[in-house]
Amino acid sequence: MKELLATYPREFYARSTLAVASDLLGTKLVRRLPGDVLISGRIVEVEAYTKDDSACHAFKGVTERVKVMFGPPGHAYVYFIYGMHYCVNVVTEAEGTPGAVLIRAVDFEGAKGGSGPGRLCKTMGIDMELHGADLCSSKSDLWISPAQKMPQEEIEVSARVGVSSAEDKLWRFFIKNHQDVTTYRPYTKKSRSAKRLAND
DNA sequence: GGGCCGATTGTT
DNA sequence: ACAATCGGCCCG
Repeated sequence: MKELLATYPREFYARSTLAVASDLLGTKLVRRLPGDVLISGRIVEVEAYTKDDSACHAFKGVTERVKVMFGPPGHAYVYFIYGMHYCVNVVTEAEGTPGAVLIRAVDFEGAKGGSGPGRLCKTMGIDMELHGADLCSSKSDLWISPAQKMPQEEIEVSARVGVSSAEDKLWRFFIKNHQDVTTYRPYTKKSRSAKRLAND
């Protein structure tokens, strides 16, 4: 599987986040596990996050957590969420400009475990050790193997999942009718506020 | 230092 | 509908 070892040059990531996001559909996220074992999944759902985007972690500026988003493109931005899950992003835009594409679902050739940003990280063994990993380096244990661009008619867009701001931005891209694309589950912060109100 | 809450998920 | 579970961030 020599093809799996190919990567995109850094210029691929040094573009507008929206362009990178839709171009990532159909490509393969590849992880090297201890013992030189490779696990890969075809990316079928992504979301774009940019500066000037109130839903972006980097919206309020540089912090320790998000500083890799301000660094050179083509690196991994991994974060820990809800006290139990990791999510992986690809850093985009020129160095100095924050931007990232969240990988929300991959297809393990029909096998389970790739649907949802937290689940795919668990399946692929992605955690904070890969935070900042250079996806363009052959020494990396995480990278993206190129694929032909998806035909436009196979791509669908929507509002992003689980974000309570900037819902007007249709920055979620996914492959139409794909089984591993996440299904929307309304309920997140409403429940907590509702519960608080009820307890008053 | 304290409290709130999140780019989630599995179970009831 | 809700619990599990914890780090980041705000404190006007």
